[in-house]
Amino acid sequence: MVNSTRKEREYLYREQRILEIARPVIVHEGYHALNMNRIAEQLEYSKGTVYNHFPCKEEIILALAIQTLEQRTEMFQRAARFSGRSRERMQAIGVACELFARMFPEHFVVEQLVRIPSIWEKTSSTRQQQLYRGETCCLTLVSGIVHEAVGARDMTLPTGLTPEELVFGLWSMTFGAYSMLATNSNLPAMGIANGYDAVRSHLRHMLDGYGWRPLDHEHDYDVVVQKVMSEIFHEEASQIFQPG
Amino acid sequence: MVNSTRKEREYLYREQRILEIARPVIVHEGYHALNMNRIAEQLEYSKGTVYNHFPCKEEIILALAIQTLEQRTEMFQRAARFSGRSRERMQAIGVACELFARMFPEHFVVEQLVRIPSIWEKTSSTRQQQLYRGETCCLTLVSGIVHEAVGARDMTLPTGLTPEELVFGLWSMTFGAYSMLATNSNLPAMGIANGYDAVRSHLRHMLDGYGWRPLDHEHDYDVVVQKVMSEIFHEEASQIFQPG
DNA sequence: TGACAAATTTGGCGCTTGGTCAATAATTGA
DNA sequence: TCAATTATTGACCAAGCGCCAAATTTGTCA
Repeated sequence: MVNSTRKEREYLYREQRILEIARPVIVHEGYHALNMNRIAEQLEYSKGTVYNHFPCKEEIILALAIQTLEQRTEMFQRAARFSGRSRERMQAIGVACELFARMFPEHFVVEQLVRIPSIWEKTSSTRQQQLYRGETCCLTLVSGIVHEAVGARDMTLPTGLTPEELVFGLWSMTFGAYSMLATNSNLPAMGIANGYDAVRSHLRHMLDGYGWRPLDHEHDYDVVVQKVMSEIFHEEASQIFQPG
Repeated sequence: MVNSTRKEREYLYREQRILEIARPVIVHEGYHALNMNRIAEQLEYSKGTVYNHFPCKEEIILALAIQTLEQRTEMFQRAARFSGRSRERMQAIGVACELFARMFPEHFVVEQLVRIPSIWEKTSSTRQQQLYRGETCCLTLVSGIVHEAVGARDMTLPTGLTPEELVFGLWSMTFGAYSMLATNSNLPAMGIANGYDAVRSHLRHMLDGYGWRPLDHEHDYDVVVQKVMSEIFHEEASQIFQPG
């Protein structure tokens, strides 16, 4: 994995720097503020060199989305290592999901951006596949837990619903909620005060609705959350819940 | 409400035409293909005249989002008139929601677009408020049914969760799912074959999870769906389910 | 009706920016 | 040392947003 030649290392380093330069721009100043001249200037190379790394602006945005998605994947993998009954393990994923969303709320803005057809179309199929792989990896990890639950008879899926489709529901809810929290400033005015808490409640009740044992009232999942936070995500949790 | 002078009528008519021209462009060719020169050309007026109607491109996109949101509001209002027990009425909203998503899958693309901060920022606060009003209207309609359910003791909300926050969950799920269905071509490869059916299942189970009586197994909601489709959305349903 | 004022429309222009490419510089290795 | 290869450069082009002074149309009143 170590890239041998100095050239190659320098090249990869510069690629990282481009992304480091682009991220705060797109996060704090938006899509329109991100332009190639500016990146080149901050990079202290010419525009042509930037174009050697990324064939277009859109590709940079996709690369940024892939970067945070990898963080997410890594957090999901750590969460999946939590041992316990199937639903406890699912709870661990829930914790990972919320911590990720709180750590990188901008991820959902970038992801929304990258999905815009006219942006998506301009990106290379190689990088598209990379994003898809990350998504598939997260989804597979979670659907694995669902399979496990079904196998252990902790839950019976309704006929016709696959584990992947169940995960699609959890994914939709979190994606939708965190995207809106990141971009819809009207939520508080509509009486949605604490979106994160609401999502947590919805996930629990949805799993209850599918009859995933032990149900919420049969088990203290707050304890599980605490355990996951201290054992797996101590760093992240303290970063989020003791800001300063 | 009728606009008296011929001038005013012509002006409003032209505004509609601009949107009619813009919609298929943005839906089928995407954001980048939509440009003011082209609109002006198709409109057979000059660019300056288009700018008399809309101060910028982004404003047109927001106007398109508001247009379909109004359709959605109208469908929600019709659904809300369905009479029956609270959960049956909520089911009617679910039908409206799905029919809307199937009729206007592009709406979610436009909405995603409009939420991009660098696009949102360029729009006028007047139109932003208009979108917010539409959203608030839908949300209030639905949360009204939740209030009703709580009042009729069909459901007890967990402490700390408001009816609006419950609706936020339903909204997140549908928004997330329908957005992904419209933009993520990788879903089938991940085993998500029928997203619409999955969403329907998730909503039912989530409401079950919150204990909203009568629960899914206590009542035949398929009959309710059929009734809503034939009594309220006959036109729309036949358009969707008998394509030809 | 015709002259003048107001309102509307026009389209050329400035400017920004994405992306290209021939020229130039740096590196390599024989 | 020097030719070949590779990397970098930045002037340049085209596209498109938005502006605005000029032109045109519409409206008004003597």
